[in-house]
Order: sequence, then structure tokens, then C-alpha cells
Amino acid sequence: MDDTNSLIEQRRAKLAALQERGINPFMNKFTPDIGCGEARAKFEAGELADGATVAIAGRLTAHRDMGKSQFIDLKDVSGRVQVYAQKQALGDDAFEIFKHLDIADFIGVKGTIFRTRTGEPSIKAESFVILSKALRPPPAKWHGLEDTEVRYRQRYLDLIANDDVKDVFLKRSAIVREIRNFFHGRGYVEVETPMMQAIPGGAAAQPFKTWHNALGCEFFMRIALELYLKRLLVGGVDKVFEIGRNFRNEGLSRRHNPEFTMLEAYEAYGDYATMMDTVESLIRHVAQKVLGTLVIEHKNAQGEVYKTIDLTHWRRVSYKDLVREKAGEDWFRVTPEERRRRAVEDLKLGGDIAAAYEDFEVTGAVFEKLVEPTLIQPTFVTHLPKELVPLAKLSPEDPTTVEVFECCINGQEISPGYTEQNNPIEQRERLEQQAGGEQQKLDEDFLVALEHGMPPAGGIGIGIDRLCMMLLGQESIRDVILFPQLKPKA
RNA sequence: GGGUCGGUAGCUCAGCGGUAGAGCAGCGGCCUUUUAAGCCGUUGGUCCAGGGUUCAAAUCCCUGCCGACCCA
Repeated sequence: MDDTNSLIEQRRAKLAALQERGINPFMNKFTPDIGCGEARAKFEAGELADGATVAIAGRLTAHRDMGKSQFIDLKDVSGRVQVYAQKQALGDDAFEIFKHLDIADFIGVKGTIFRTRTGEPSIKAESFVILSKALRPPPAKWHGLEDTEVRYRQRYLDLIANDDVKDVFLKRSAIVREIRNFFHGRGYVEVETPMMQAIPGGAAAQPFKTWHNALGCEFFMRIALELYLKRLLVGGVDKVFEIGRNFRNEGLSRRHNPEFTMLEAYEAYGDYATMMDTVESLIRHVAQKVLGTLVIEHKNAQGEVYKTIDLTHWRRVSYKDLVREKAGEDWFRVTPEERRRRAVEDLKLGGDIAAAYEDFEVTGAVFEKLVEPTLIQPTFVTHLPKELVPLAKLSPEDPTTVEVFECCINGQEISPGYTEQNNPIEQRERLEQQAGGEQQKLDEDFLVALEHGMPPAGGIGIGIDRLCMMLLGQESIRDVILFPQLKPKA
């Protein structure tokens, strides 16, 4: 990145030449009165009259030199518009400078809008100023930028070169906005809770450690939002949500980034069933508002649809029924030894089942490896074994299970939801089991809060990154996170 | 952590033992309604890094770095 090459040297020489002429190629201020794409659209729609004067600004993305006249394209977030510069209109000196503008420079242009012979809405330049001289060449003209490493490390180049990438991130922003709108519309309160925690709770995951100098103690980056939001239920904030970053010190993959964005929402007097309705309504709302459809098509590079997700139908089915579909009707009636034998021999899960796995983990592997990846269409998997979920309440109909769901779409878990545990005594027992005897890992402050009384409540979490993958047709989490984690370059 | 693939000009890539290549971009020239403008000319390289084999290495071998995918 500290490299120099002839293209950079040329641009620096142009910069020096401009400065020698008394031109400042990094102007402090230029105020456009309309966006580039906006001007074009309004002209096409007849809202901007032929010959109207406009001031536009943007990045120069292409130029077509005609000798004594020149066409350039200017681009801003609203889109692209063509600018037409003539030597006789700008004058010899200014036109000479105009001709030597580089692709990627930012300029401001004042002129009149008109239509060229080929029908292109264009701005006939009357004057222009250089707003920011680009000292490096842009990566691509029409191939786009392909190098994944450059795309992720220098995402700004990806956004410049690949319009479809920019579209994904603009839509991600819209998705988050609509999530907020949805919850605000239902009377939820949005809050912010600590990211640095003395005891990282609410999930089973490896945390990142950090250190506070003045307090002289260790902190952990949060792995979940849950325990603080429940404190707020205790505090009387009956409908509460937070959208925030979680940090998990685990492997990176196409579906995992060390920091990822989570939504959690809790509603007093709700339960897992009302929260299923909430998740379904939320995702329908977001898809309809952002994408204008409930039928999501994932397309490959050739534009062919290879996967369709239909958000108009949401299946609700128990964990056990799904396991039976894949592993046999009598799966839960045979002995644990027989289940393990079948999983390893018949279902060929030997590589996924450790010798130390308990019986429920054997079934868990069947679900995770054979069921979950097949759940492309929206499916609420309900009534998970109680061993899997320490923070939920037992199901009265089947006390070996808890009142929870996992909403799976696109072959991955998008959202878990529970009838939240509010019995402080049972909660303590479950957390103690989970902590495995490490007393200092128990969040005593949380347990004290529960002892003060938490209303019965339903809660959900939604992985925003995975939701975006599903809605935006991206198969890698790195393509919905602007700056995904990569190993630092030496 | 293991396996597979990849790293060559600013970008996209070819070359796979015998002088470092193409298209586009850049630079110069012609052209005052073009739009992947066109035509003519032309510059540009630590072939990821280091070691080895060889008369000769971008190319074969080893090690390392970075990335993608698959698996754990």
C-alpha cells in the first residue's frame, strides 16, 4: 500500500501542476443543488426543464475525449449523470484542465441540463471546480473488482467498482431501519447495554478479553445481550429491544465473523408462541418494505435463480418430529446406545459425534447436520430438549423439552426464541450447571435481579447478518459485513 | 487445525523450463453530441517472499505469508 508506480507518479505530477497554476484541488466547499442520478431522473420525468441550471458534484468515473469537446460521467450515491464540456464554453485554459482530469477525481459542475443527440440527459458545463484530486487509480473500469482480499480489506474500492455490492449494503441499512420501525411501532423501547462486561453471560461462547487500566481489572467483550435486557424487564421496561454487536472468540467461516450484529427483544407477558408471531411479522415487514416482496430469489453470478425462499408460509414443527423424519419414527423409543449406533453407522455421522457426547448431543448432531441445512423455507422448530437451552422454561405438555423455538430459514438458524426463565432458583441451578463449578463465572448481580421479580416474558434473538444473507441472497457473511475480520497483513 | 485452489502491469487475466504477454486503464496525437466512443503511436513488471534443483525458473521442489472454498 506504500507502493508507488508510474500511475501514481503521474497523478502527483498533475497535482503539482495544478497547484503551480494557483488551483487548490482540494476545495473546502461546493454545494450541489441536486444529486447526479436525481438530476437525470427528474429530467427524464419532466420535473426538470430542458435548459435548467443545476450544480452537481461527484466522482468522475469515465471520460470520452472528442478533441475540442469531452464527455465525462459523474457519479454520486444517487446515480450517474453525463457532463458535456466544450472548449468554446469553458475557455482554453479551463478546458485544458478539464481534459486532464483523472478518473476518480471529485469535481463540482455548474451548467444546464439538456438531451444529447443520442438521447442521453446531460449537463452542459459552464464552469467546474476540482473538489478532490485522486492520487491513486481506481481498480477497474468495467470488469469490476474481483480480488476478494482487496474487496474486503479496501471495501471502499469494492463499493466504487461494484454497484451490486453497494446495493447490498444500502439494503442492509434499510433492513436495520425497518427492524427499528417495526419495534418502535409496537411500543418497544430501544436501549443500549454494556459491551464490556465483568462476566460475559447469556450464551455459551468464548469471549474476548480486555483490560481497564484505571479500574485495574479484566473485562470481557459481550457474547450476548440477554442478561442486561432481562434486568430491564425487572426494572419495568416491559417491551425492550437492542441491536448491537456481539463478540465471540471462535473460528471464522463463511457463516461466522468474530463480531456480529444481534437483535434481542423481550416482551413481558409474552411467551415463545407470541414471539413466533413477532418474528414472522417482523421478517415479513422487513422483506415487504425493503424488497417489496415476500418471495426471495437467490441468484448466481450468471443471474440464474438457484434458490427461492417463500416468506408467505411459515411451518411450525417440533424438534422431535423433524428428527424422526430424518432418523426414523422410533428414534426416541430405542436405547441411547442404539441411537448412537444408528447415528454413527446408519446416518454416517461418526465424524460429528465425539465419544464424550451425551445422548441429547447425539440427537443434536442429527438435527444440526441432517435437519437444519434442509430447512430452506421458514420453519419454527419448537420444543427443544431442555438440556440444550438453560434460559427457557419447561414445556408443561412435555417436561423433557422447553418452550423455545429456533426459526430456521435458508438452512441456518436465524432466530431463537423462548418463554424466558423467571424463576431465580431454577435459573441459578441451570447457570451453575453451565458454569461447570466455576463460581466466579456466575453473574450474581443478574440472579439478584431475578430474585427481585421478573415478569413472565417471551424473548427472541435475531442474527442480523444471517437475516441479511437470507434476504439479500448472499452466501457469505463477509458479503453483508462492510469490513469483515481478516488477518492483519504483516 | 487438515485438505484443495489461487497470488504475474493500476484492473481482468494468459503464459507453466528457453528474451515478461494480451485487453482495458495510463501517456502523446486526430476528432465539438459520445457513452465499454473510434483511429494512430507509446510507457509501464521485486511474476507474493525466501531457499533449492538446473546451463537456464514466473514455470519444477521445499518453507513461509495472505486469501477463497471444503472439512474439523
